[in-house]
Amino acid sequence: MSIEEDSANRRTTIVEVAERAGVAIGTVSRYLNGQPVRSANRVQIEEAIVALGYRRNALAAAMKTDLTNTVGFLLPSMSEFHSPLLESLSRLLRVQGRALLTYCHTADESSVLEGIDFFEAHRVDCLVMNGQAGNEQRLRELVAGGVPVICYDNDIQGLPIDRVLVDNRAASFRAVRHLLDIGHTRIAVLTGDTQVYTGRERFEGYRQALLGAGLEIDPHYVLDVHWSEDEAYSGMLKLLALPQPPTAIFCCNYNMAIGVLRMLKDHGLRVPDDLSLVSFDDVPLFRLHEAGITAVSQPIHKIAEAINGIVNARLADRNTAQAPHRIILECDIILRGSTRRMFTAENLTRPQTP
Amino acid sequence: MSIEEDSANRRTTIVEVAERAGVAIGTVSRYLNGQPVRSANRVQIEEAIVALGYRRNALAAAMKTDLTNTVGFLLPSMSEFHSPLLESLSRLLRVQGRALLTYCHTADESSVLEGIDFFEAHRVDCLVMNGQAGNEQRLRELVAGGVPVICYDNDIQGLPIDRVLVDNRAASFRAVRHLLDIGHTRIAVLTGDTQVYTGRERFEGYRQALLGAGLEIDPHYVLDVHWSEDEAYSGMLKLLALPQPPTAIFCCNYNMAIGVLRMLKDHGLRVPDDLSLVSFDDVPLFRLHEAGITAVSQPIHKIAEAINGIVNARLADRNTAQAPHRIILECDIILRGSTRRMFTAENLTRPQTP
DNA sequence: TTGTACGCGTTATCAT
DNA sequence: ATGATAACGCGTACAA
Repeated sequence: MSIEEDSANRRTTIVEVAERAGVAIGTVSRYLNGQPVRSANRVQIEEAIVALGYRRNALAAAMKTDLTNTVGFLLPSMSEFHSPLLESLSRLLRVQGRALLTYCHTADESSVLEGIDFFEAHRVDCLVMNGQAGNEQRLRELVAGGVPVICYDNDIQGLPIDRVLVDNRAASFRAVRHLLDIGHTRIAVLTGDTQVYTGRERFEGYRQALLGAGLEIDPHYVLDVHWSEDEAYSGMLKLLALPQPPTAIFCCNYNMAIGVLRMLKDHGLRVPDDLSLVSFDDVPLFRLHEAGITAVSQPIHKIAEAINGIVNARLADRNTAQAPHRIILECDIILRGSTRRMFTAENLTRPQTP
Repeated sequence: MSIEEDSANRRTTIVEVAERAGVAIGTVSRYLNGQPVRSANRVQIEEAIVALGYRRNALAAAMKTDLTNTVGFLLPSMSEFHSPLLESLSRLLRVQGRALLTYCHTADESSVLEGIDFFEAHRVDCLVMNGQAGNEQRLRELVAGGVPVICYDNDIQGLPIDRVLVDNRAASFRAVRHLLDIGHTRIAVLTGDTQVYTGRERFEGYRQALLGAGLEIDPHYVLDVHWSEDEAYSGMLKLLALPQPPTAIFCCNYNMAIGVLRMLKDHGLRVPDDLSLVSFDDVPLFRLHEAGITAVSQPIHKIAEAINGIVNARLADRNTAQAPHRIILECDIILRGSTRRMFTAENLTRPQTP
């Protein structure tokens, strides 16, 4: 007659383990948490656990400890940048017994909020996200509520959150300087939204490199194609139709570089013979491209390690406040075959960095 | 003196919302779950919720309902096959308010078990995994315990679980038949482990295509390089050193195709002039390759939809048993430029499929 | 070291 | 439609 009767498939609980082992429930709990237990009891408990097929309920435990061992990961897509990051991070978190709760949001704002709400409801111990502007207030609430937020890739300024970024500006600077070094002066750039951190910084690196070489910024050579492959395709078309087309192009992400590559291929043009190309981000395709694409390689595994380190630090002692972490990683420039030297009178007079 | 005192940062609960709204706790619960509530109460509750910054605790809810709205996703890596699948699946699950708990396991067996244990402890509603043999017993337990298991990509036979697979054999057959159609007879194959489902089926497609064309299987042309890029590289080297080197090669996954491409590039050989190539899996790189790589394209989004469909079906009514689902999807062959026609006397006499 | 009993925040039951 | 109250399974003082 009792309620227990019908639920034949109810999972066995710590109570039943305790009963069968002939010990108190508290003893079982302490055994489960690796605390000392009289060895006679230990064997009883272990026997009971396997006999009953007991599996701990992490939810119930989380209600007590306020720790789900779960980290929220909010991302816009599983791009070739985010995928390896997810893999690295997942593996790293694993050693502390944690796993990722993953949420791919869509373009509209509300889906980001949905994701955050989901994570908060499920009491993730931490939230990891690439910086999406527009949710500052919500994130502030989250942090105030005790959920550490770690953002990577894109900075959101003025927020009390942790950051793991790369030095976008320095990397872009060096990439463009390489083009200058080998004699290019007509260097165009395909940028994404320069209102956001990465877009701004990467363009800034381009700008400073040109300025540093005594060149001016030609507005015709600066195209905002919104990180988009298709827009990069048509943007490149426009660039090449210029009276003075660029001899080299710097793409602020791999997506746009692919657009350029596609456009060139469709029109029978070749890299680097017809155009020199350097791109931010390094993807497998660049390695295998016929010429090899010279690119900025983000230290993805190091980013994951930094994030994991912050997670550990934040969760180690949650009640003592710690100043926001801010980690800036350096990128490598992988030199391959997508740039050609321009032997002009002009460049032969300028000093070159090897 | 009470315990409550110090935890200043305790989250507000449904109880406090009820108090502030001047209604019973049950009423708030019903409001939260979309059940009818007297409209006067509704506004009180809504006011209280925003005033108090209340956030529902999905953990506590899950303890009662036995539903976490969480789906475990266990995978070996974030490869170019798994990444888009994760993205599609994540987006699909989202519309039902579910999210993915993701776990990348490593090579050793135990890490797969760790992942399963984690998922079970966290009471995922479903487990999605690519078929990893060696854990049959554990999976059987899981299913018996009421957790639906859905496996994709690789079949594990003889288990009462759901499956979403592609017709590997048919796809390989058609891919290799294409090579035969354009006149190749010396066709080699780079396979992975032929003990597992995908490896066996893909090889079988190759075999049947050759046999169907009246050709024999030359063991020199069949190399198990364990799905590995590097082993494919050296395997291809061996193949080309044969007295009668193959004129075409079929790679059973994209990884091995990349190894072949790398080897050819390093040795100044070109596709399709020196070797025709067809690969299983379609990755961005193949699209952009100078020649374009002809490939078998798995319907990744459809796979995600099928998985999501099964999740919904299983969770819709959990107590009524349903026979294991088994969904087989067809692949497309994307014809690009990596194969060349062989005009031999022999092939001119055979009928060709266009 | 062990046993007891309470609380975590929610849903479900049952009267009202 | 609402209010009161008993679970859900675990961790943890506290007393022994």
